[in-house]
Amino acid sequence: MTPRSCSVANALEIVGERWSLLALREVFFGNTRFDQIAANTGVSRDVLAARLKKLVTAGVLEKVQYSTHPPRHEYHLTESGRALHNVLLMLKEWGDQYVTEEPLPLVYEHSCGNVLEPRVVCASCGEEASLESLTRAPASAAS
Amino acid sequence: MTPRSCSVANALEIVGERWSLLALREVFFGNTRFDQIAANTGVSRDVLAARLKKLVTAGVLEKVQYSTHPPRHEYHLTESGRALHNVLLMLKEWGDQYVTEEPLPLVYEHSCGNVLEPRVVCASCGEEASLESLTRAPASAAS
DNA sequence: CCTCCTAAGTTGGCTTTCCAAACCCACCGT
DNA sequence: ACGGTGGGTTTGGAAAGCCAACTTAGGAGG
Repeated sequence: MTPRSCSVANALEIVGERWSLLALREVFFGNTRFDQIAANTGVSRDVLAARLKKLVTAGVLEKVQYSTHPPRHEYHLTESGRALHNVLLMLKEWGDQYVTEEPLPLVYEHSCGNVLEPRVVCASCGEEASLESLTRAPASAAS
Repeated sequence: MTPRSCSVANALEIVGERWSLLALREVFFGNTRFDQIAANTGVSRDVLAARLKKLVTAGVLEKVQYSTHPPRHEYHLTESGRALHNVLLMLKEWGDQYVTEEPLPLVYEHSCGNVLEPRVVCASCGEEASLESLTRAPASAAS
């Protein structure tokens, strides 16, 4: 059988390799330079160079020059890249709840003043999109 | 510098390897047996065996025997595993919007009757948890 | 001028994973 | 006894990953 065609698989083609999401985490934290990303993630420099190149060609990051003479650049998020924040948020939430022991290294505060506890909801009705509340519909098949 | 301690990194230690999330996708789809997962994802059998073993020891999946005499088992989601559904949902959403071309292979219908368009919101106020609405707070620091 | 320093990678050498195909074992139906 | 199925393990070569050292291109200090 041929593997299932699926947006999860497509997404993982781009950001599913080791270090890609951690590099993106650093960019979300404002650490947009090569050495900062390398230091904060622990990725080896050659792999980081390869990952950044891939993320740039995939349109998730873009290289922005911040100094012409010693030519230096930072990596900035594109719209596509910013949209990945939700993925990192849910991954962090899962890690907080089921993996990380004890004191959470980081919490987010939402603009409402509370500590963020993220929930995934249906945009139409606002109710939680729990596993049980969902049914798979065969995309474009008329019933 | 030592790499940042972070729940995203911890989460990726468990589910960040290639094929782990795709294997879990299949289990969410109800394909809980080895050969089904192998066929639908395209992962090689030895890697799948290693990933499943890791997910079981990490408490994301559990082996459930469904036949004693030819001893056969299925892989079932634990609570921790079910909690990963949100991550897959957001990854699928990002893939749908920024990676997959053309007709989406799969859509979910929410119990409210509409096609699911997932949003991440703050549990306290219900407002969207957009990138701009969040500030990092230093975890356990008393203000 | 000579040397050291920083940023952003490259390069070389070694180790680990990955993958495909073959093999294995226990059972089942015929 | 013979082939088929389910759930893996083994094997051997290809690919990717890791680390340390090197490079390039321009400063800064002396």
